[in-house]
Amino acid sequence: MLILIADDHDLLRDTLVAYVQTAGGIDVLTAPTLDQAMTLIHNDGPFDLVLLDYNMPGMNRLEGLRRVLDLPDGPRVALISGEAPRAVVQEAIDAGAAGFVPKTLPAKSLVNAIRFMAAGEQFVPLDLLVPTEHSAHPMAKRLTKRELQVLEGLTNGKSNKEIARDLELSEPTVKLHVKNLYRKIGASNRTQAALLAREAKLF
Amino acid sequence: MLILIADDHDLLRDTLVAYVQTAGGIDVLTAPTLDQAMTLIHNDGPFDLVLLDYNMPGMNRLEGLRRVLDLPDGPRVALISGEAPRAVVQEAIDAGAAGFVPKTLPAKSLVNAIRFMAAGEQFVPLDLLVPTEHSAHPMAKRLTKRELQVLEGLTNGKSNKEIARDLELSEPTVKLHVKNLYRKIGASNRTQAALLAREAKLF
DNA sequence: TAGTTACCTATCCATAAGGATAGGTTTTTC
DNA sequence: GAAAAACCTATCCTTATGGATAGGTAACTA
Repeated sequence: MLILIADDHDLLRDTLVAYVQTAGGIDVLTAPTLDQAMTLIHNDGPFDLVLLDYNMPGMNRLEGLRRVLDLPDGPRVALISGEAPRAVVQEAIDAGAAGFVPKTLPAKSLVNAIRFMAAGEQFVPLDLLVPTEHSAHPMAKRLTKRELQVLEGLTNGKSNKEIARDLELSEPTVKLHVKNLYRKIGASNRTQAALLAREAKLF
Repeated sequence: MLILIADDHDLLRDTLVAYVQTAGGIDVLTAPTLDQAMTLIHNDGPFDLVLLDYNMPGMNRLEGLRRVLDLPDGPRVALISGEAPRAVVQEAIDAGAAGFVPKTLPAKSLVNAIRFMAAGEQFVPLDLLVPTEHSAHPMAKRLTKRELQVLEGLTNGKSNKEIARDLELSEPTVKLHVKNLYRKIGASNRTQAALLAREAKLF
Protein backbone atom coordinates (compact mmCIF):
# COMPACT_ATOMS: atom_id res chain seq x y z
CA MET A 1 0.00 0.00 0.00
CA LEU A 2 1.28 3.46 -0.90
CA ILE A 3 0.00 6.65 0.63
CA LEU A 4 0.92 10.32 0.57
CA ILE A 5 0.98 12.51 3.64
CA ALA A 6 1.08 16.26 3.13
CA ASP A 7 1.67 18.42 6.20
CA ASP A 8 3.79 21.49 6.71
CA HIS A 9 4.92 20.36 10.15
CA ASP A 10 8.19 18.55 9.59
CA LEU A 11 8.01 17.27 13.12
CA LEU A 12 4.79 15.39 12.51
CA ARG A 13 5.76 14.31 9.01
CA ASP A 14 9.09 12.84 10.03
CA THR A 15 7.80 10.97 13.05
CA LEU A 16 4.56 9.92 11.41
CA VAL A 17 6.29 8.43 8.41
CA ALA A 18 8.60 6.41 10.63
CA TYR A 19 5.65 5.17 12.65
CA VAL A 20 3.34 4.30 9.78
CA GLN A 21 6.05 2.52 7.87
CA THR A 22 7.37 0.44 10.74
CA ALA A 23 4.17 -0.14 12.69
CA GLY A 24 1.87 -0.36 9.73
CA GLY A 25 4.03 -1.66 6.92
CA ILE A 26 2.65 1.03 4.67
CA ASP A 27 4.78 2.89 2.13
CA VAL A 28 4.63 6.62 2.59
CA LEU A 29 5.68 9.62 0.55
CA THR A 30 5.39 13.10 2.00
CA ALA A 31 5.08 16.72 0.97
CA PRO A 32 5.19 19.98 2.92
CA THR A 33 2.83 21.96 0.67
CA LEU A 34 -0.20 21.33 -1.46
CA ASP A 35 1.65 22.11 -4.66
CA GLN A 36 4.36 19.59 -3.93
CA ALA A 37 1.72 17.06 -3.00
CA MET A 38 -0.02 17.52 -6.33
CA THR A 39 3.26 17.11 -8.17
CA LEU A 40 3.87 13.86 -6.33
CA ILE A 41 0.38 12.64 -7.12
CA HIS A 42 1.04 13.31 -10.76
CA ASN A 43 4.53 11.81 -10.95
CA ASP A 44 4.69 9.09 -8.32
CA GLY A 45 1.13 7.85 -8.10
CA PRO A 46 -1.22 6.21 -7.98
CA PHE A 47 -1.68 6.44 -4.24
CA ASP A 48 -4.11 4.32 -2.27
CA LEU A 49 -4.81 7.34 -0.13
CA VAL A 50 -3.75 10.96 0.20
CA LEU A 51 -3.79 12.72 3.57
CA LEU A 52 -3.90 16.51 3.38
CA ASP A 53 -3.39 18.77 6.36
CA TYR A 54 -6.26 21.22 6.55
CA ASN A 55 -3.89 23.95 7.66
CA MET A 56 -1.12 23.88 5.14
CA PRO A 57 0.31 26.36 2.65
CA GLY A 58 -1.81 26.29 -0.47
CA MET A 59 -4.87 24.66 1.02
CA ASN A 60 -6.87 27.84 1.35
CA ARG A 61 -9.62 26.26 3.43
CA LEU A 62 -11.22 23.50 1.38
CA GLU A 63 -10.13 24.79 -2.00
CA GLY A 64 -7.04 22.58 -1.89
CA LEU A 65 -9.13 19.52 -1.21
CA ARG A 66 -11.30 20.26 -4.21
CA ARG A 67 -8.28 20.78 -6.42
CA VAL A 68 -6.99 17.32 -5.61
CA LEU A 69 -10.41 15.70 -5.89
CA ASP A 70 -10.87 17.30 -9.29
CA LEU A 71 -7.74 15.69 -10.69
CA PRO A 72 -8.46 13.20 -13.48
CA ASP A 73 -8.17 9.70 -11.99
CA GLY A 74 -7.58 11.43 -8.69
CA PRO A 75 -6.87 9.42 -5.55
CA ARG A 76 -8.99 9.05 -2.47
CA VAL A 77 -8.32 12.04 -0.29
CA ALA A 78 -8.76 12.57 3.43
CA LEU A 79 -8.13 15.64 5.52
CA ILE A 80 -6.10 15.69 8.69
CA SER A 81 -6.35 18.54 11.12
CA GLY A 82 -5.66 19.60 14.66
CA GLU A 83 -8.90 21.43 15.05
CA ALA A 84 -11.63 22.33 12.66
CA PRO A 85 -15.12 23.74 12.91
CA ARG A 86 -17.75 21.09 12.54
CA ALA A 87 -19.16 22.84 9.51
CA VAL A 88 -15.85 22.38 7.75
CA VAL A 89 -15.87 18.66 8.42
CA GLN A 90 -19.33 18.38 6.97
CA GLU A 91 -18.40 20.42 3.94
CA ALA A 92 -15.30 18.32 3.33
CA ILE A 93 -17.31 15.12 3.41
CA ASP A 94 -19.90 16.62 1.10
CA ALA A 95 -17.13 17.59 -1.28
CA GLY A 96 -16.13 13.96 -1.51
CA ALA A 97 -13.37 13.52 1.07
CA ALA A 98 -12.62 9.98 2.19
CA GLY A 99 -12.50 11.12 5.76
CA PHE A 100 -11.49 13.66 8.34
CA VAL A 101 -8.74 12.64 10.73
CA PRO A 102 -8.22 14.64 13.92
CA LYS A 103 -4.70 14.93 15.20
CA THR A 104 -6.01 13.89 18.59
CA LEU A 105 -6.35 10.38 17.18
CA PRO A 106 -3.90 7.86 18.66
CA ALA A 107 -1.20 6.86 16.21
CA LYS A 108 -2.30 3.25 16.19
CA SER A 109 -5.83 4.25 15.31
CA LEU A 110 -4.53 6.31 12.44
CA VAL A 111 -2.92 3.26 10.91
CA ASN A 112 -6.25 1.49 11.10
CA ALA A 113 -8.04 4.51 9.71
CA ILE A 114 -5.63 4.65 6.78
CA ARG A 115 -6.34 1.03 5.87
CA PHE A 116 -10.05 1.65 6.33
CA MET A 117 -10.12 4.65 4.04
CA ALA A 118 -7.83 3.07 1.48
CA ALA A 119 -10.34 0.24 1.31
CA GLY A 120 -12.96 2.70 0.16
CA GLU A 121 -14.69 3.42 3.43
CA GLN A 122 -15.40 6.81 4.90
CA PHE A 123 -13.77 7.67 8.23
CA VAL A 124 -15.24 10.46 10.33
CA PRO A 125 -14.85 10.13 14.12
CA LEU A 126 -17.32 12.79 15.10
CA ASP A 127 -16.86 12.15 18.77
CA LEU A 128 -13.17 12.95 18.53
CA LEU A 129 -13.54 16.27 16.83
CA VAL A 130 -13.33 19.57 18.56
CA PRO A 131 -16.29 20.30 20.78
CA THR A 132 -17.85 22.22 17.95
CA GLU A 133 -21.26 20.68 18.32
CA HIS A 134 -23.06 23.86 19.13
CA SER A 135 -25.14 22.34 21.85
CA ALA A 136 -22.04 20.98 23.54
CA HIS A 137 -20.05 24.17 23.57
CA PRO A 138 -20.02 26.27 26.73
CA MET A 139 -20.47 29.48 24.80
CA ALA A 140 -23.10 28.07 22.51
CA LYS A 141 -25.01 26.62 25.43
CA ARG A 142 -26.47 29.93 26.36
CA LEU A 143 -27.31 31.05 22.84
CA THR A 144 -30.54 30.34 21.04
CA LYS A 145 -30.56 29.00 17.52
CA ARG A 146 -31.21 32.41 16.04
CA GLU A 147 -28.50 34.03 18.07
CA LEU A 148 -26.07 31.41 16.87
CA GLN A 149 -27.05 32.10 13.28
CA VAL A 150 -26.56 35.80 13.82
CA LEU A 151 -23.24 35.19 15.54
CA GLU A 152 -22.11 33.18 12.55
CA GLY A 153 -22.85 36.20 10.39
CA LEU A 154 -20.86 38.42 12.69
CA THR A 155 -17.99 35.96 12.55
CA ASN A 156 -17.95 36.41 8.81
CA GLY A 157 -17.68 40.17 9.13
CA LYS A 158 -21.18 40.81 7.84
CA SER A 159 -23.31 43.84 8.58
CA ASN A 160 -26.68 43.58 10.27
CA LYS A 161 -28.32 44.25 6.94
CA GLU A 162 -26.49 41.40 5.26
CA ILE A 163 -27.30 39.04 8.09
CA ALA A 164 -30.96 40.05 7.90
CA ARG A 165 -31.00 39.33 4.20
CA ASP A 166 -29.28 35.96 4.65
CA LEU A 167 -31.63 34.83 7.39
CA GLU A 168 -34.67 36.47 5.83
CA LEU A 169 -35.29 38.55 8.93
CA SER A 170 -35.85 42.24 9.42
CA GLU A 171 -32.88 44.32 10.43
CA PRO A 172 -34.35 45.35 13.81
CA THR A 173 -34.72 41.69 14.68
CA VAL A 174 -31.12 41.03 13.84
CA LYS A 175 -30.08 43.97 15.99
CA LEU A 176 -32.01 42.53 18.87
CA HIS A 177 -30.30 39.17 18.58
CA VAL A 178 -26.97 40.91 18.27
CA LYS A 179 -27.54 42.90 21.41
CA ASN A 180 -28.69 39.85 23.35
CA LEU A 181 -25.81 37.66 22.30
CA TYR A 182 -23.35 40.37 23.28
CA ARG A 183 -24.61 40.14 26.83
CA LYS A 184 -24.45 36.36 26.83
CA ILE A 185 -20.91 35.99 25.57
CA GLY A 186 -19.48 39.13 27.14
CA ALA A 187 -18.77 41.17 24.03
CA SER A 188 -19.27 44.89 23.68
CA ASN A 189 -19.12 45.14 19.92
CA ARG A 190 -19.34 42.94 16.85
CA THR A 191 -15.62 42.58 16.41
CA GLN A 192 -15.20 41.24 19.92
CA ALA A 193 -18.10 38.90 19.36
CA ALA A 194 -16.54 37.62 16.15
CA LEU A 195 -13.17 37.10 17.80
CA LEU A 196 -14.71 35.32 20.77
CA ALA A 197 -16.65 33.00 18.51
CA ARG A 198 -13.60 32.34 16.40
CA GLU A 199 -11.56 31.75 19.53
CA ALA A 200 -14.10 29.24 20.74
CA LYS A 201 -13.87 27.48 17.37
CA LEU A 202 -17.60 27.89 17.01
CA PHE A 203 -17.38 28.49 13.30
CA MET B 1 17.97 11.89 30.16
CA LEU B 2 14.28 12.19 31.01
CA ILE B 3 11.93 14.65 29.43
CA LEU B 4 8.21 15.33 29.43
CA ILE B 5 6.21 16.12 26.33
CA ALA B 6 2.76 17.58 26.78
CA ASP B 7 0.59 17.88 23.68
CA ASP B 8 -3.09 17.21 23.17
CA HIS B 9 -2.50 15.66 19.76
CA ASP B 10 -2.19 11.94 20.37
CA LEU B 11 -0.93 11.53 16.85
CA LEU B 12 2.09 13.70 17.45
CA ARG B 13 2.66 12.43 20.99
CA ASP B 14 2.63 8.77 20.01
CA THR B 15 4.90 9.13 17.01
CA LEU B 16 7.18 11.68 18.63
CA VAL B 17 7.80 9.52 21.68
CA ALA B 18 8.71 6.56 19.50
CA TYR B 19 11.06 8.71 17.47
CA VAL B 20 12.78 10.52 20.33
CA GLN B 21 13.27 7.31 22.29
CA THR B 22 14.67 5.23 19.45
CA ALA B 23 16.52 7.88 17.48
CA GLY B 24 17.64 9.91 20.46
CA GLY B 25 17.90 7.45 23.29
CA ILE B 26 15.98 9.83 25.50
CA ASP B 27 13.41 8.70 28.03
CA VAL B 28 10.06 10.38 27.50
CA LEU B 29 6.89 10.69 29.52
CA THR B 30 3.83 12.37 27.99
CA ALA B 31 0.66 14.17 28.97
CA PRO B 32 -2.34 15.38 26.98
CA THR B 33 -3.17 18.38 29.18
CA LEU B 34 -1.37 20.90 31.29
CA ASP B 35 -2.88 19.60 34.49
CA GLN B 36 -1.69 16.08 33.85
CA ALA B 37 1.71 17.45 32.92
CA MET B 38 1.97 19.27 36.22
CA THR B 39 0.97 16.14 38.09
CA LEU B 40 3.70 14.20 36.33
CA ILE B 41 6.24 16.91 37.08
CA HIS B 42 5.32 16.64 40.72
CA ASN B 43 5.25 12.85 40.98
CA ASP B 44 7.68 11.54 38.38
CA GLY B 45 10.31 14.26 38.13
CA PRO B 46 12.75 15.72 38.04
CA PHE B 47 12.76 16.16 34.28
CA ASP B 48 15.71 17.47 32.32
CA LEU B 49 13.27 19.32 30.10
CA VAL B 50 9.54 19.84 29.73
CA LEU B 51 7.99 20.56 26.33
CA LEU B 52 4.58 22.22 26.46
CA ASP B 53 2.34 22.65 23.46
CA TYR B 54 1.29 26.26 23.20
CA ASN B 55 -2.18 25.22 22.10
CA MET B 56 -3.27 22.69 24.65
CA PRO B 57 -6.14 22.46 27.10
CA GLY B 58 -5.23 24.41 30.21
CA MET B 59 -2.47 26.49 28.69
CA ASN B 60 -4.54 29.62 28.32
CA ARG B 61 -1.96 31.47 26.23
CA LEU B 62 1.22 31.82 28.27
CA GLU B 63 -0.42 31.41 31.65
CA GLY B 64 0.31 27.68 31.61
CA LEU B 65 3.97 28.31 30.93
CA ARG B 66 4.17 30.65 33.88
CA ARG B 67 2.42 28.17 36.14
CA VAL B 68 5.06 25.53 35.40
CA LEU B 69 7.93 27.99 35.67
CA ASP B 70 6.65 29.14 39.04
CA LEU B 71 6.79 25.64 40.50
CA PRO B 72 9.33 25.30 43.32
CA ASP B 73 12.40 23.58 41.90
CA GLY B 74 10.61 23.71 38.58
CA PRO B 75 12.18 22.13 35.48
CA ARG B 76 13.42 23.89 32.39
CA VAL B 77 10.44 24.47 30.14
CA ALA B 78 10.17 25.02 26.41
CA LEU B 79 7.14 25.70 24.29
CA ILE B 80 6.27 23.82 21.15
CA SER B 81 3.79 25.19 18.67
CA GLY B 82 2.56 24.92 15.13
CA GLU B 83 2.16 28.61 14.69
CA ALA B 84 2.43 31.51 17.04
CA PRO B 85 2.50 35.29 16.73
CA ARG B 86 5.99 36.71 17.03
CA ALA B 87 5.02 38.65 20.09
CA VAL B 88 4.16 35.42 21.87
CA VAL B 89 7.58 33.93 21.18
CA GLN B 90 9.26 36.99 22.58
CA GLU B 91 7.03 37.04 25.60
CA ALA B 92 7.66 33.35 26.30
CA ILE B 93 11.41 33.87 26.24
CA ASP B 94 11.09 36.90 28.46
CA ALA B 95 9.04 34.84 30.89
CA GLY B 96 11.93 32.42 31.21
CA ALA B 97 11.19 29.66 28.71
CA ALA B 98 14.11 27.49 27.66
CA GLY B 99 13.08 27.78 24.06
CA PHE B 100 10.35 27.89 21.48
CA VAL B 101 10.17 24.94 19.12
CA PRO B 102 8.14 25.25 15.90
CA LYS B 103 6.44 22.13 14.66
CA THR B 104 7.97 22.84 11.29
CA LEU B 105 11.28 21.71 12.73
CA PRO B 106 12.61 18.42 11.31
CA ALA B 107 12.36 15.60 13.82
CA LYS B 108 16.11 15.09 13.88
CA SER B 109 16.66 18.75 14.71
CA LEU B 110 14.21 18.44 17.56
CA VAL B 111 16.31 15.74 19.16
CA ASN B 112 19.31 18.05 18.96
CA ALA B 113 17.29 20.93 20.30
CA ILE B 114 16.13 18.84 23.24
CA ARG B 115 19.70 17.99 24.22
CA PHE B 116 20.69 21.60 23.72
CA MET B 117 17.96 22.95 25.95
CA ALA B 118 18.39 20.25 28.57
CA ALA B 119 22.04 21.37 28.76
CA GLY B 120 20.85 24.79 29.85
CA GLU B 121 20.97 26.63 26.54
CA GLN B 122 18.17 28.64 25.03
CA PHE B 123 16.76 27.43 21.72
CA VAL B 124 14.94 29.85 19.46
CA PRO B 125 15.19 29.16 15.72
CA LEU B 126 16.28 32.30 13.98
CA ASP B 127 13.63 32.16 11.30
CA LEU B 128 11.11 32.27 14.08
CA LEU B 129 12.53 35.29 15.80
CA VAL B 130 14.32 37.40 13.23
CA PRO B 131 11.27 38.72 11.44
CA THR B 132 10.14 40.13 14.75
CA GLU B 133 9.20 43.26 12.93
CA HIS B 134 6.10 42.60 10.96
CA SER B 135 8.09 43.32 7.83
CA ALA B 136 8.28 39.68 6.86
CA HIS B 137 4.59 39.13 6.48
CA PRO B 138 2.99 39.67 3.07
CA MET B 139 0.03 41.48 4.55
CA ALA B 140 2.18 43.58 6.84
CA LYS B 141 4.48 44.53 3.98
CA ARG B 142 2.05 47.03 2.64
CA LEU B 143 1.11 48.57 5.96
CA THR B 144 2.92 51.42 7.61
CA LYS B 145 3.96 51.25 11.23
CA ARG B 146 1.00 53.31 12.35
CA GLU B 147 -1.44 51.29 10.34
CA LEU B 148 -0.07 48.15 11.95
CA GLN B 149 -0.52 49.64 15.39
CA VAL B 150 -4.07 50.60 14.53
CA LEU B 151 -4.74 47.16 13.10
CA GLU B 152 -3.53 45.62 16.31
CA GLY B 153 -6.10 47.69 18.14
CA LEU B 154 -8.81 46.52 15.78
CA THR B 155 -7.70 42.95 16.34
CA ASN B 156 -8.37 43.43 20.01
CA GLY B 157 -11.88 44.65 19.37
CA LYS B 158 -11.16 48.22 20.37
CA SER B 159 -13.02 51.30 19.21
CA ASN B 160 -11.34 54.12 17.35
CA LYS B 161 -11.47 56.21 20.48
CA GLU B 162 -9.70 53.57 22.54
CA ILE B 163 -7.06 53.11 19.88
CA ALA B 164 -6.52 56.85 19.73
CA ARG B 165 -6.04 56.97 23.47
CA ASP B 166 -3.64 54.04 23.46
CA LEU B 167 -1.51 55.48 20.68
CA GLU B 168 -1.90 59.04 21.87
CA LEU B 169 -3.39 60.13 18.58
CA SER B 170 -6.52 62.05 17.72
CA GLU B 171 -9.55 60.05 16.72
CA PRO B 172 -9.72 61.47 13.17
CA THR B 173 -6.17 60.30 12.59
CA VAL B 174 -7.04 56.82 13.72
CA LYS B 175 -10.02 56.82 11.41
CA LEU B 176 -7.77 57.75 8.53
CA HIS B 177 -5.39 54.89 9.25
CA VAL B 178 -8.32 52.55 9.62
CA LYS B 179 -9.74 53.55 6.27
CA ASN B 180 -6.37 53.24 4.55
CA LEU B 181 -5.57 49.84 5.97
CA TYR B 182 -8.98 48.56 4.91
CA ARG B 183 -8.04 49.29 1.34
CA LYS B 184 -4.66 47.65 1.68
CA ILE B 185 -5.80 44.40 3.20
CA GLY B 186 -9.15 44.18 1.45
CA ALA B 187 -11.48 44.63 4.40
CA SER B 188 -14.69 46.59 4.37
CA ASN B 189 -15.20 46.92 8.10
CA ARG B 190 -13.29 46.53 11.33
CA THR B 191 -14.49 43.03 12.03
CA GLN B 192 -13.23 41.79 8.70
CA ALA B 193 -9.94 43.57 9.29
CA ALA B 194 -9.58 41.95 12.69
CA LEU B 195 -10.36 38.51 11.31
CA LEU B 196 -7.92 38.93 8.43
CA ALA B 197 -5.16 40.02 10.78
CA ARG B 198 -5.91 37.15 13.12
CA GLU B 199 -6.00 34.77 10.19
CA ALA B 200 -2.60 35.99 9.06
CA LYS B 201 -1.29 35.40 12.60
CA LEU B 202 -0.17 38.99 12.69
CA PHE B 203 -1.02 39.38 16.35
C1' DT C 1 -54.42 26.62 31.86
C1' DA C 2 -50.96 29.68 32.97
C1' DG C 3 -46.21 30.55 32.67
C1' DT C 4 -41.88 30.31 30.32
C1' DT C 5 -38.96 30.49 26.39
C1' DA C 6 -37.76 31.49 21.92
C1' DC C 7 -38.69 34.33 18.32
C1' DC C 8 -40.34 38.20 15.69
C1' DT C 9 -41.31 43.43 14.42
C1' DA C 10 -41.02 48.09 15.50
C1' DT C 11 -39.58 52.88 17.07
C1' DC C 12 -36.53 56.28 19.32
C1' DC C 13 -32.13 57.96 20.27
C1' DA C 14 -27.07 58.77 20.90
C1' DT C 15 -22.87 57.44 19.33
C1' DA C 16 -19.56 55.02 16.28
C1' DA C 17 -18.05 54.01 12.00
C1' DG C 18 -16.93 54.73 7.22
C1' DG C 19 -15.92 57.71 3.27
C1' DA C 20 -14.42 61.99 1.03
C1' DT C 21 -11.41 66.08 1.13
C1' DA C 22 -8.08 69.49 2.42
C1' DG C 23 -3.91 70.82 4.27
C1' DG C 24 -0.09 70.42 7.35
C1' DT C 25 4.95 68.39 9.15
C1' DT C 26 8.66 65.18 9.25
C1' DT C 27 11.47 61.62 7.37
C1' DT C 28 13.19 58.97 3.66
C1' DT C 29 14.81 58.49 -0.79
C1' DC C 30 16.50 59.57 -5.21
C1' DG D 1 17.71 69.85 -2.86
C1' DA D 2 13.48 68.05 -4.71
C1' DA D 3 10.18 64.38 -4.61
C1' DA D 4 7.84 60.84 -2.27
C1' DA D 5 6.11 58.55 1.55
C1' DA D 6 4.64 58.44 6.11
C1' DC D 7 2.27 60.70 9.43
C1' DC D 8 -0.72 64.05 11.61
C1' DT D 9 -5.18 67.11 12.32
C1' DA D 10 -9.49 68.57 10.83
C1' DT D 11 -14.30 69.04 8.84
C1' DC D 12 -18.45 67.36 6.48
C1' DC D 13 -21.62 63.91 5.63
C1' DT D 14 -24.08 59.40 5.47
C1' DT D 15 -24.89 55.16 7.35
C1' DA D 16 -24.24 51.58 10.88
C1' DT D 17 -24.25 50.28 15.43
C1' DG D 18 -25.61 49.73 20.17
C1' DG D 19 -29.01 50.44 23.71
C1' DA D 20 -33.68 51.00 25.54
C1' DT D 21 -38.59 49.89 25.22
C1' DA D 22 -42.92 48.04 23.81
C1' DG D 23 -45.62 44.55 22.17
C1' DG D 24 -46.84 40.41 19.48
C1' DT D 25 -46.94 34.98 18.18
C1' DA D 26 -45.93 30.09 18.65
C1' DA D 27 -44.46 26.22 21.22
C1' DC D 28 -43.44 23.77 25.11
C1' DT D 29 -44.23 22.71 29.87
C1' DA D 30 -45.24 22.70 34.89
